[in-house]
Amino acid sequence: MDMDIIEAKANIFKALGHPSRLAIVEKLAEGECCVCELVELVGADFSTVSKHLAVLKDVGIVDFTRDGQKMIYRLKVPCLLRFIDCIDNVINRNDSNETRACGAETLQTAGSK
Amino acid sequence: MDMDIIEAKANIFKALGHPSRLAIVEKLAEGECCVCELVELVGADFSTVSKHLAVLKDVGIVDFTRDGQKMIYRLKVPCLLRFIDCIDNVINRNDSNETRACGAETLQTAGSK
DNA sequence: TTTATATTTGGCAATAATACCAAATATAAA
DNA sequence: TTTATATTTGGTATTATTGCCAAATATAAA
Repeated sequence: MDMDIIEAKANIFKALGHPSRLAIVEKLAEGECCVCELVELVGADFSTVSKHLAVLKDVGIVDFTRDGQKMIYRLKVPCLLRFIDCIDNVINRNDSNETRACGAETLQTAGSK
Repeated sequence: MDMDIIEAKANIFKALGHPSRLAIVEKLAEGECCVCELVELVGADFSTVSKHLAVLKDVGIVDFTRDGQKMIYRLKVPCLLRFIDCIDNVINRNDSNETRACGAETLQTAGSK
């Protein structure tokens, strides 16, 4: 078991494992936007949001370009949306129908690794 | 934006955001096993592994049953494997071909929510 | 230039996560 | 029973994360 790879993967999950960052990712899933909009969205300090974005950037799931004074952030990894949908399912049935909601039919199209 | 739901989702990601826990999840993806096997796998103290398992249990992605003295843990959410595959892709191309590896063709089979 | 806007960085206090040890619990074997 | 095995819980020190403020930077507007 390659611990370097496991660690890199875990870092990506960790990046998504914060409410503000997840909210940001879900917002960016609807389209790119500037930091100022994300500040409004999560209701935290500008600097806080900026640091959250740096975390997401570090693990490679968002990216940005400058547009004048604004930094435009965008989602770099659309497949994350699938994750989030699946996680939704986990939440919506956390004690019954364990393996149903996003199981077999999703799995069979996997095929990597 | 419902912060309760966002928070619940983030907790699931957070649970996966630790190397030992992710290794455990990947191992369980291959089949159920007892805590003792997982202890060997991650090379940490029994109590540490037990607590990691509690975290995974809390967010609802693993479950267990007792078999004699042993506790048999198993993955409750197979769709996580998809996530992990996608994350693999993120890692393997973290600076080129941004939206390719697990993009459109994966997305189009989504359909939940 | 000077000033304003948008954003990032550095610093730091508060909080949370991690990992170990020791002790508790629960089952099985002797 | 007593003892051994498998596991969880409680306690705690160490380390990491978070979020704010203040200061720095970078672009645009006046």
